This record gives sequence, C-alpha cells and structure tokens, in this order.
Amino acid sequence: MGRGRMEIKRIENPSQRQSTFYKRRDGLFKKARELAVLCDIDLLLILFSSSGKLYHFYSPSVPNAKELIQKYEMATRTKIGKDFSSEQNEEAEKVQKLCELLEEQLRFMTIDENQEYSLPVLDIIETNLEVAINKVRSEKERKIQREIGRLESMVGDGQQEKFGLCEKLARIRELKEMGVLGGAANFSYELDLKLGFD
Amino acid sequence: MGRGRMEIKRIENPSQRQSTFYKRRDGLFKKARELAVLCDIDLLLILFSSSGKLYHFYSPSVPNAKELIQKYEMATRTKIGKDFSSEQNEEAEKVQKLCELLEEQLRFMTIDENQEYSLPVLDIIETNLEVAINKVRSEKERKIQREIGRLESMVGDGQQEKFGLCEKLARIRELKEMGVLGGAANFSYELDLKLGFD
DNA sequence: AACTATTTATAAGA
DNA sequence: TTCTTATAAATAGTT
Repeated sequence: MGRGRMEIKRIENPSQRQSTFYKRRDGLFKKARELAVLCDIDLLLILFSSSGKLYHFYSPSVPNAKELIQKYEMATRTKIGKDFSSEQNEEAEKVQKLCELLEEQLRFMTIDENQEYSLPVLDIIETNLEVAINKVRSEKERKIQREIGRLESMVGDGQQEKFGLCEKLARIRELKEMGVLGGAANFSYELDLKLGFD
Repeated sequence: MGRGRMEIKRIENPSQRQSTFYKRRDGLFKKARELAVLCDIDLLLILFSSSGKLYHFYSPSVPNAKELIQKYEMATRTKIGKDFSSEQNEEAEKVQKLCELLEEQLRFMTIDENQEYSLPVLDIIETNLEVAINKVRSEKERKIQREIGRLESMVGDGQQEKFGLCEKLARIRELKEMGVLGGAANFSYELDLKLGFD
C-alpha cells in the first residue's frame, strides 16, 4: 500500500520514521481491536515509541492487562522455560529456603514460650548452646591472650613508662585469675571498655 | 478489504469466525513485526485463540518478553496501581525481611569462624547464650518436677506394684541429686530415653 | 494533518 | 485449512 513498495527494514530518516510510526501504529491498534471483537479473543498489545511513550490495548473481554500477562506467563513457563516470572519465583524460593534454614538453626538454639518440648529435644538445644558458648569463651580467651602478648612485648621494649602499661597488664592478669572470662557479661563488658578494647 | 464491507462485531458463525481469525491473526502479526522493524520500537503482542492456544510476538530489539512486561508494569504501576508483579514483590519483601530478622537474631547467638569480634560483642553473645541456656535448663527442671509429681501421686494411689514405679521414682530423685540436670547433654539424653520420657 | 496513487489485506467463494 | 480473486483498507510519498 502506498506509492511504491517498501523494504521492511529500519527507516533511517527520522522524520519519515516518525510519520510511518504514527500511521502504522494507528493501523495496528485498529487491526488489533477488530480482531479481538470480530473473533472474540483475548489479546494484549504493548508498544513503546522510541521516545519511551507507552501505547497499549487489550481485549474488551479481559478486565485488565494483568490477568492476560499472568495467563501469558503461565503459558510460556512450560514452553519457553525460564522467563521473568519464573526467575522471580526462583529468587523468592531461594530466599524462602534460606529463611527456613535460619529458622531451623534458631529452633535448635532457643525455646519458644508457647511450645512444649520433650526432654531429649531440650537436651539437644542445651548441648548446642553449650557448644556455642564454649566457642565464644575460647574466642574471648584467644583475644585476651593476644592482648596480653602485645602488652608484654611493649613492656619488653622498655616503653612501659610512656603508656603506664605495666599497671594495665598487671590488672588484666589479676582479673583473668579471678575468672572474669567466664563471668557475667555486663561486668566483663565494662571491663573491656575500661581496658580500651575495640 | 474483501468483498463488501464488514461490521466490526463478533462473528456468530463459528467457521466464519475461525476463518477470519486465521487471516486477521496472520495479518496482525505481520503488521506488528513490520512496525517494530521499520520504526525500531519495542513491541509485544500476546493473543489467545478461543481454543486457548497462545500466539505471541515481540520486537527483535528486546531480548525477551519478560523485559517488556517489566517495563510495561513499571509504566502502568502509577496508573493502574497494585498489579500482579508488585503483589509478588511485596510477598518477596516480607520473606526477605523475616530472613534478615532471623539472621540478625542468629548473629547475636553464634560466632562465625571467619569473622573477628570485639570483646564487648563477644560478651553480648555470651550473655544471650547464657540466657537461652538458663531458659532451657529451667524448662527441663519444670518438666522433671512435673514428672516426679505425677509418679508420686501414682504411688499415693497405691498403683506402685502395677508399674514398678517406686523404683523408677527413686532413680529419678537420685539422679537429680547427682546434678544431672545441668550436666552433659549426651548423658542426660540417654537418661531421658532410659526413663521413657517422650 | 490531509491527500491520493498504489500496495496490501482479506471476505467470500472454491 | 488453503487458494483464489474481487474489493476494501492501509499507507508511502507528497503537499
């Protein structure tokens, strides 16, 4: 149609392309509507102009585009395989799985007030907590030992006067003897602050 | 086009409708492709025949329909509001949030081998674990006390011969005196099994 | 945005 | 469905 036949390839002249866009866009939407009405079918046409403007049409038979898209995604899932929606679902499933894992992990480290536990389960939870607490305590021990080592070497370097470290070191050793390492957290926390740990 | 003009309304004759569908469907897809190519625009055409078969086309310029749908949903979100995709996202966000919460909770009850902790943080973790372990131990205590009470009442009812409960009760009391309640979990677990707790 | 010469789409018939 | 063909409709080039 029109004067002379057209090759179907991108029109390079911008104003000609724009003009053709208007005409063919209107034609396409008209045809889409006619097909939907004449043959009573579900149809969705989405189109973005090069300037980014959206034009769309969907059959009068569907209440909104969303339903058709859902139907489309359902239909393509089996055919095309991995598309937008299934990717989203996969992502969601991964998060869900991690969530369940964390819940599981937490379930074996805490007890829920509203729940009844058997003694074997309580024992398992207790053991897990003991393992965790021992880990924490040995980490604390390691940290303090390292600090003591650092201070001792400083003392050895004869820098003790500069920083008044001898006294600090003596205090740490003394506190360690007292068994502070396994003691109440609040006290220990204040001690850490006093001793200037990070 | 064709012999005589057509009114645009549903064709009631099924075979005529079907025939028109084939012809116009092909025409529509041809026009859609031509518009997409000539004017270099993004376009998606989805169509379901009345028998439920899917036909679709999207511009060569888009890698897949998913991206166009996403773009479409972004563009319509402000207009149409809450649609399928945003609903899905909300659900995913909720799960994500719960996940983060659990991670947070767990982060204050365990230490990660690859990570360096400050002493104050280690103390906080230790305290949390102590709180948790005390909860577990008092729950165990409560459970055992209840069991003792039940057994004692059975003894009071003169049913001791039937079940040989006196001996069992004495054993529980004895073990409790030995401080099993706060002891190693493995031992305690085996004990539970021996005593026939659930 | 309108015109119009042509091409293209398609309704009806086979 | 598919092909043919008469005719309606779409539109390229132009104003």
